[in-house]
Amino acid sequence: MAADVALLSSQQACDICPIRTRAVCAHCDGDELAELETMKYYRSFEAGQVIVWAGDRMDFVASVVSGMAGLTQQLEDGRTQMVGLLLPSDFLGRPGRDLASYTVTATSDILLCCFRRKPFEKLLRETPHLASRLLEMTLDELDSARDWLLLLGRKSAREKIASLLVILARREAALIRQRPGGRIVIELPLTREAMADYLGLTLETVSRQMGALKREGLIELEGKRRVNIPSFENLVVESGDDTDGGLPV
Amino acid sequence: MAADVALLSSQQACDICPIRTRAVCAHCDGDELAELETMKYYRSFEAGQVIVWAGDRMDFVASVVSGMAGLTQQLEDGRTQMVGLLLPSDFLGRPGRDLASYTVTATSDILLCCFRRKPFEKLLRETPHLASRLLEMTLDELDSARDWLLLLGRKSAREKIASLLVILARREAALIRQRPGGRIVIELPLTREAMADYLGLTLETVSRQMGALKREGLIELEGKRRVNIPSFENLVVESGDDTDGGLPV
DNA sequence: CGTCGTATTGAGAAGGGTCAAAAGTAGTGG
DNA sequence: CCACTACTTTTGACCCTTCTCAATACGACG
Repeated sequence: MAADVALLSSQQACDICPIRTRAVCAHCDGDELAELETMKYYRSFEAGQVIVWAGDRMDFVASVVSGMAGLTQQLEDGRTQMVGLLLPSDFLGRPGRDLASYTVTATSDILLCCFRRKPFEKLLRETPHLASRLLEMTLDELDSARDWLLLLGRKSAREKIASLLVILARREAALIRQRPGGRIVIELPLTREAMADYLGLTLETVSRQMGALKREGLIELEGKRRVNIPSFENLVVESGDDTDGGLPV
Repeated sequence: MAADVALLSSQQACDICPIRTRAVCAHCDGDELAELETMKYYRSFEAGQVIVWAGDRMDFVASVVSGMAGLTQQLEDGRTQMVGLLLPSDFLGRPGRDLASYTVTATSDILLCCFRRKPFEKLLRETPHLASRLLEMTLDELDSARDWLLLLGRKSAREKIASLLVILARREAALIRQRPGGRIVIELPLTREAMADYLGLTLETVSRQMGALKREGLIELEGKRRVNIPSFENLVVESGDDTDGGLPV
């Protein structure tokens, strides 16, 4: 990761960027990219670090280049709900808004491609490529959030855990550009507590359900953070969803 | 309502439209409105009617002119979660998508201002006013969905009910263009079952909690569908949120 | 007045939460 | 290299909120 930062922390050409084809800049042409470069800088955070606090002034927006972060919301008494998971190519920040709505925390080491907000907003107004891609991504995020509503509102603890693993497995498979199926190994860059916050459970329940899935052979744990899924299909059944390829994240 | 339809079902001028300043067309100029008119038609539905089924082909998008509708998602075994509530000025449908992702049901009599999808998409590509307004609305919806995640994941049944009433009261107050506060009367165009589906509860639990709030004097029911809120502030306390003006819908 | 859909109420069960303790794990410094 | 500390995870016992199943009441409408 330190190497990545060194590699990318200067004004780095976009053509070797791993998220070039999926991020907010995906549809930009050469001139537009050049324009973006003038407002661009990289920042990295270590796992556990807070990237932005809810309510703080935010004068950048960003694309996640690598790693993972969580958007988090809280009730006054401290109850916490994660309301979004940012994975590589996902967009962070809201154009046109001064103050951050959510606390953003790195759940793994993470590298961000940041754009100064004001110039980015200007470019957004002037270049349909950028605006249409952002609209598309926002609509996708809205769909994901709605899928998550179904999970939080109606799924059992076991189904919630299975669903999370299925989603991460799908993302993992998508990176290698293949259909998820059969045996898959995924990295789980989340503590039990973070999983609980995402799933609307307590960390004890998460731990118990992970234990249950493990005892029943649906998953195997290598260490605490590496999960081996012997049969992806069986896990999908446990998640309660239909067996097709829905649930974008 | 029948009168509204008669009034508006022909190609009606936009300048008397009640949602003109807040809908997707809010920022459009005269030419753009004229263009929109060529692809526009009105449709009305009665309470309870399904407007679109999930998976159906959908060749229009629409603005809600009056009334209310719910977006609904289901698990295979029939468990149902409402994932969005469409109120006047809200946008229905996803440009660029052929098939509906959610089932849309009218929860009250409703009037839609529909646009044929293909021409609308073309106009969207060509007119930044329209695209930027849609982006803005989509970002707002995403924020609402995320607030709802917090509600579903972390709030108690009582807090959920109170939150729903608070949200409807805020919308009601916004229509009259005043700060919500003190005594408010709201129309509840939702059955107990619809409320349950929205809040991730069973209808029995909804009924019991409504009863509890009533016994404690936090709400008064006139009939089943009209709710009188003696003290808006007290209800906000019950909702678990901070006392300021958050929670957009 | 009967019927159908909606809402309320009750009793009992259960899933998940709470509180508490033990067991891993990972750094840190002697 | 090992002991010490701090954190994360697991496990256990108990309890409470909400769900489930069932009966009853209400209200609109023919």
